[in-house]
Amino acid sequence: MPRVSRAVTEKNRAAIERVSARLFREQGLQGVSVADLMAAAGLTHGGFYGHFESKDALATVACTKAFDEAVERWESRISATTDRKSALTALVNGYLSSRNRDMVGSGCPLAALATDVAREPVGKPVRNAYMAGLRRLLGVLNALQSNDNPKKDRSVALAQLSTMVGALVLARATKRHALSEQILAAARENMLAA
Amino acid sequence: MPRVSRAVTEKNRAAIERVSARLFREQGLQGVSVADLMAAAGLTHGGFYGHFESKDALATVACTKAFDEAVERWESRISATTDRKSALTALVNGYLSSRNRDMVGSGCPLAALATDVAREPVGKPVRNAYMAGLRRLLGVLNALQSNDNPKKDRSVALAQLSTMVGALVLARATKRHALSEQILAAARENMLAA
DNA sequence: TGTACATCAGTGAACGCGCGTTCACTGATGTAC
DNA sequence: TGTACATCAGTGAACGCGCGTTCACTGATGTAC
Repeated sequence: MPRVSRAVTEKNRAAIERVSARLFREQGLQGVSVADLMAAAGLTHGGFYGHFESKDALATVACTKAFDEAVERWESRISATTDRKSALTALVNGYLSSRNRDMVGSGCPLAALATDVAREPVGKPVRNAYMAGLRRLLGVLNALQSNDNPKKDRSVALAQLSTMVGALVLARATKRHALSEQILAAARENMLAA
Repeated sequence: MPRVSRAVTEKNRAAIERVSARLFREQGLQGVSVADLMAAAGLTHGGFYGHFESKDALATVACTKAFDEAVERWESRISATTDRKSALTALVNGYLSSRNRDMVGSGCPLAALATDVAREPVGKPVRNAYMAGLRRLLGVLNALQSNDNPKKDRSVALAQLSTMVGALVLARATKRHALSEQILAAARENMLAA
């Protein structure tokens, strides 16, 4: 069935972006084929290049979209609290949960795409998308710090983000072992102890 | 030139393992082909299956080998110090350096292979190799804790390991940006402040 | 509002290429005497 | 120590398959009148 209406075209494009943001996180940038993505969106592979210039271009869009979701989730978790301390607790407990560990496709792209992005050549657009997303999440975390020393606050936020991402990737790599839960618990305890 | 001596055969096998431990870390488990690996070892691809049952089997061996190197490096860094405090400082400063960030192929497999291993199906041998390696590095880090509370020590070691791995993968994904150095510096400061 | 037709979103075959793995072959190595 | 020959490590072509991308084609959509 060729030539669909503009509304349907837009819906198809949105579907490609939606499944890409999920599948790239789950299987990696190299782990999903264009045909996989299009099939997941209910289309055939040939039409892909009517929507995007290349697989790389889609990866960039999907990466940005994944960060959009993550920022939204972080902000919604925070908005359900009343003070900075409890906001940080809610954020950290949500992030370092076995639930979040098991939801790779809809979870934090910092953790899901870290090594994929690191392997992309410097200058590739997807690296910039990742950087921008990192800055956005860092901003959210930074706003939860004590505020009496901006430099120190930023340093603490960067270290906290590192701990969160590290614990999540290690917990994912050790899934189904007792150690996986221990990693999450240890990171939570040590982050929220102060 | 077919049929080489036993000594050469052993040397060839060692070469395959050596380049694999490097290339898998640099390009990912899916990012290197059998032909790439064999060529890097100075051989042609056909002979691969005389040494290993499959690419997966080699990945497991290479993962273990990468952890061997990492453990050795950690222990050598520690042995150059005199007390626990300075050992931790040496370890952390070495790990969270731009030098270590840029040496992916000979650096920590926890960081280099984290998401690759996380995407492998549960039960795959390479996951066990990763688990075992994680335990070994954790053991080294655990031995540097205060020792007055074993449970607390282990929890701190797990959180520290998370921070180290997280900071390294984020620094790698943001390489060539000022943020990359800031992440390393922030993680160092916050880990060594206590 | 109705008709005629140009546009173009999606299809599916095809492109060249590289993948993991297999296998017939080669000829130096290692062994039996 | 020397000879005859079986072994087998490495080669390179080939297997079936999937990759990213291109393209001729289709026919409903959108537009001009």
